[in-house]
Amino acid sequence: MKDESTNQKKSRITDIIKILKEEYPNSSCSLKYESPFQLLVATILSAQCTDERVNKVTSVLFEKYSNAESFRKLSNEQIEKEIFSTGFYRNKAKSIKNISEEICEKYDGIVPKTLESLVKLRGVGRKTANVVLGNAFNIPGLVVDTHVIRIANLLKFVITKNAVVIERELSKIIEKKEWTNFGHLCIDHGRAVCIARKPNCVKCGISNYCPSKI
DNA sequence: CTCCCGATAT
DNA sequence: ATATCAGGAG
Repeated sequence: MKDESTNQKKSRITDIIKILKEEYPNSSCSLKYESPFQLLVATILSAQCTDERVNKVTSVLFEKYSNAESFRKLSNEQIEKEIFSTGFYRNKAKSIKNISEEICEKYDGIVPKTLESLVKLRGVGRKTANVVLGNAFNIPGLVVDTHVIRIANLLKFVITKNAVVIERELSKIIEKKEWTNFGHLCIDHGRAVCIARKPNCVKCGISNYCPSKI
């Protein structure tokens, strides 16, 4: 596994994706939303928080406030109270308030559909932008979250925690049409088998492709 | 790099 | 007690 070439990486990750697809055939976004804006808010809330908890919060939240216009009218304190249990609630409330204003003023209430525009929104980084592009707009988005960072390193496709570098390196070896699903597969696999605290290599279907196999 | 931060599993 | 959860800004 020394000095693996780009073509060798392409071949290995293609095999890995094929296996993961068989293991997680229904892999998809686990956040609940009914519009690009709702997915944007849910993804901001998902930072360092389980999707399960985010869904509990948003199921109540989106019932009361469904779009950028309605969120814009809320105070930071009102938003904080609603999202408190997701953690980082001050920063998240500030971000939600801000993107609601920006989207109303600059984009007429419509969430922009490019990575560059999304990332310019305060509180929206590449990870969140790629989630929205891939899931709400069906535009390939390579999400590099905590699971992708961990799994890409264990598989030795990269040796860095830098998300921008990982996104760049993975984009070279994964077909564009697979970008969005790759994120979902890593999240499913990361939650069920390649768990952060204790990877379950015995039950791992791609352990034969993993240099870190215990 | 640090800070933001509650909920949960171990 | 501690690590971890679909991160982002300074």
